[in-house]
Amino acid sequence: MESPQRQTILENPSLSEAENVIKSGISRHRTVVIAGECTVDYDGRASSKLETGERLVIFKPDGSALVHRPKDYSPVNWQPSGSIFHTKLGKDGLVVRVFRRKERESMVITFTGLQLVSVLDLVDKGEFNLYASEKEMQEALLFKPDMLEPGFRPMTKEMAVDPGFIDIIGYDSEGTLTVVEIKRVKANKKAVEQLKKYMDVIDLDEKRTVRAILVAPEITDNGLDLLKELGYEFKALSPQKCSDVLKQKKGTPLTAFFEP
Amino acid sequence: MESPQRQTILENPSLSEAENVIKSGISRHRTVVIAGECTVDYDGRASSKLETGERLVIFKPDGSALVHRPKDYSPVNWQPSGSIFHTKLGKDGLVVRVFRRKERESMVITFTGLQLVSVLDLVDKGEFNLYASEKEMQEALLFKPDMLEPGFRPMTKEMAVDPGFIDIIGYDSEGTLTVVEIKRVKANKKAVEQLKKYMDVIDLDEKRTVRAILVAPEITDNGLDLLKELGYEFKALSPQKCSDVLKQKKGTPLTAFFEP
DNA sequence: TAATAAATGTCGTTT
DNA sequence: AAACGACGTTTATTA
Repeated sequence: MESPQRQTILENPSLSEAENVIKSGISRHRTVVIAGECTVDYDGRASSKLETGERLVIFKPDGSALVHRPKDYSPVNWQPSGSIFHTKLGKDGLVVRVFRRKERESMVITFTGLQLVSVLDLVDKGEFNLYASEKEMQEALLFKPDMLEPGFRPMTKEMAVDPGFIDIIGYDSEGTLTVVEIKRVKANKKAVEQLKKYMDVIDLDEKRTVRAILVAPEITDNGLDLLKELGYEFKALSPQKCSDVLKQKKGTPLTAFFEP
Repeated sequence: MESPQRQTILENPSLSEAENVIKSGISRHRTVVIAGECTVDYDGRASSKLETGERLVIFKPDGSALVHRPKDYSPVNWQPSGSIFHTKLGKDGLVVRVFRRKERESMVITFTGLQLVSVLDLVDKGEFNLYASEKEMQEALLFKPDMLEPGFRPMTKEMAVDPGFIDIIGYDSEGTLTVVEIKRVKANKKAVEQLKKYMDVIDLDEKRTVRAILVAPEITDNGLDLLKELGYEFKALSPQKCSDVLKQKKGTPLTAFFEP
């Protein structure tokens, strides 16, 4: 005997067949995946019209909705989570209206033909971890400040100043106040400008020499030009290296040595 | 007799059954939609690990790939178009590797169970149009300059200056040079700073009074503070209003009056 | 290829 | 709720 079906799958269903399956799938908080011919009208922050064609449409249990054409990474139309779905068979087709009351935003999908309607019960408790983010680079630098330069002593992380947050403030081996800005990708002029904004505040507050160091795996030519013009410094550091350092930090706990 | 099947749909297939269907679907440039239990490993600009769980996976004919959890608008993992797919049944499961050689970026999906495998031939020639974009606001202001203020005369659009492009430059009713920056959403401090960058260039070039006007549906308090500090001005204008003005412009052509 | 700005950006965090 | 910055931002456009 087969295991109980956890999904409903309709191939080439009629619009009226599909109506109840979609309605019930949405009300039971399932993931509904539809392939079919449709038009899409969006109205909200902007408005858009998508003429008829075959697309893949996804309704998720959290109230998010996606319309994907057979090309591109990004959906052509969508609504974020927290949306409400209304499904109704009308004379022009099977209409699913996805809307958010507060944002006064709506997306209306009108299906005129269906290749596939599937209702899935996806159970997903898996943990997701992203490594080598800017936050990780910061952690790594705080853990091993010598990576910036020998003798560097971090004082604060994420210091709030008017324009935003300074990633790290510390003192170099000479005792000079040092402002550190971290970028996980190639730094450009904008990154240098951001650092300058922080320096402008620091220079106002403190009547002394302050060093500014931009930490990133690379820097663009324009960025480097501005950096030199301002008398700032650049320190090459890859997120990969930082990730490795953190592995070392978190690395093999002592208990591991006592495992059989 | 039924119309020829344009899709292949497998319910609860074995990994080996799925292997050939997925391989053939990808090679024939179809849209492949899979629901199943999997892990995902990404490595590239950053790296990530997604532990086992049930997800919806999409491979598109243009080489884009998406992994969607049963929640959120955005995919948990993805690869943009132009990626290459390699499918192989291994001892740990059915492995699909999606990679981009140039960017040295790869996403590896390992399926350990399958609820649905579908290969779809989506034909989508439908036109997509988005209204109320920033470009439309610019067009509308050029068509009806009085919307900015009575007597405003636009001179150039999209004037290239060092930092980028000034949306509109013109003269007000007094003949004073006026720089206009347009935002389709609530303008913030950043928008004012962008306008300032343009003004810095203009002020260097021209030894005369220049007005700076930020056009947006709204402006944040911080944005307004900086705006006033710099002596700039704010003009409230919604993208929706601009869209309406353009409708009027393109509106009923004269020939319509001669239709039977 | 690099740089620059827009986006229905989204997402998280803090005020 | 509003503001602000980061993002594997993506995407389009232009030098």
